[in-house]
Amino acid sequence: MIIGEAAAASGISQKMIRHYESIGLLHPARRENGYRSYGDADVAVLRFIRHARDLGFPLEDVRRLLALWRDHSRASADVRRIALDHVAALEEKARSLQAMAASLRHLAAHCQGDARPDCPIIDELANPEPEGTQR
Amino acid sequence: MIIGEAAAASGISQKMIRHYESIGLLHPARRENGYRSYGDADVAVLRFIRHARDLGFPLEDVRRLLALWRDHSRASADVRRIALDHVAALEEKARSLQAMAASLRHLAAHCQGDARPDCPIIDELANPEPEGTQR
DNA sequence: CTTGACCTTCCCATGATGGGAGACCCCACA
DNA sequence: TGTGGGGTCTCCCATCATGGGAAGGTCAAG
Repeated sequence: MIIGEAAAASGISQKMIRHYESIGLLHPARRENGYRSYGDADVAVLRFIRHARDLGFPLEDVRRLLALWRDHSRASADVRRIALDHVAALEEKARSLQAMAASLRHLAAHCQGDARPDCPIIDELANPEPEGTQR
Repeated sequence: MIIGEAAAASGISQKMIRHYESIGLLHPARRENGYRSYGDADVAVLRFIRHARDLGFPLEDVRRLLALWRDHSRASADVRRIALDHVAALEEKARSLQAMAASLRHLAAHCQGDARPDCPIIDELANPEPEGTQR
């Protein structure tokens, strides 16, 4: 397979496939003409990467997960720890975004949203109340 | 005020203050010696930026909000629209992160997390079930 | 043998932030 | 008056994941 086919087969762009190679996540063979050559194992790695990325794992985690995947004597505890650490990070981030959304929703609820200039949202940004919703 | 004092007064790093200036969010005066000079109005702008950033607004939104803040004939509807669009973006992002966390938590719940290699998390990454939790 | 579709490498951009180098400035203290 | 330490200036580079685009090589079909 050449890179375009590998991209179609894995759902990863050619750009990113080359990038993943450049950071050492995979090592496709080369043809005589310089083209990269992907086998089924390479595509499996690319798919693995994609699924990990879909779950929000940063590439450094993906690197560790790939190493564990290849290591048949791995301890599932190691995989689990990476996963649960990531879950904690995801949930913290989600909470943070939700808190922002809630604060803003609260402010927007008190904004008339008409042609007049008075607006508690702008007021809060300019001059936040020390009390009220914590951030 | 010189930049260090403005940074302390606004809670924004010197680096970022210079950056915000470079993208046109504020225009501090210059002293004879080339040092930037910040007045109370500048610090108020910096504070405004910080509060907007704390609420997750991207700098492009901050730019618009600043323009509306300065425009005393603004329509509060314009502010509100920016805010609610941002709330929608925040909530969508939060939902996305939570979905990832939930999927991973589900996988981790079925992982022994011991010294043995068997691990549904790795299995799923390598070979995702077409059925099961949607992503 | 040309044309078009593919591949290669290299540079640049995003968004928000920080690190660090090298040069300049200023004030206080000896 | 000199010097040391702390401020500031600009400029370049890095992060993280991704993409755009240019300039040039390769291949297969017409």
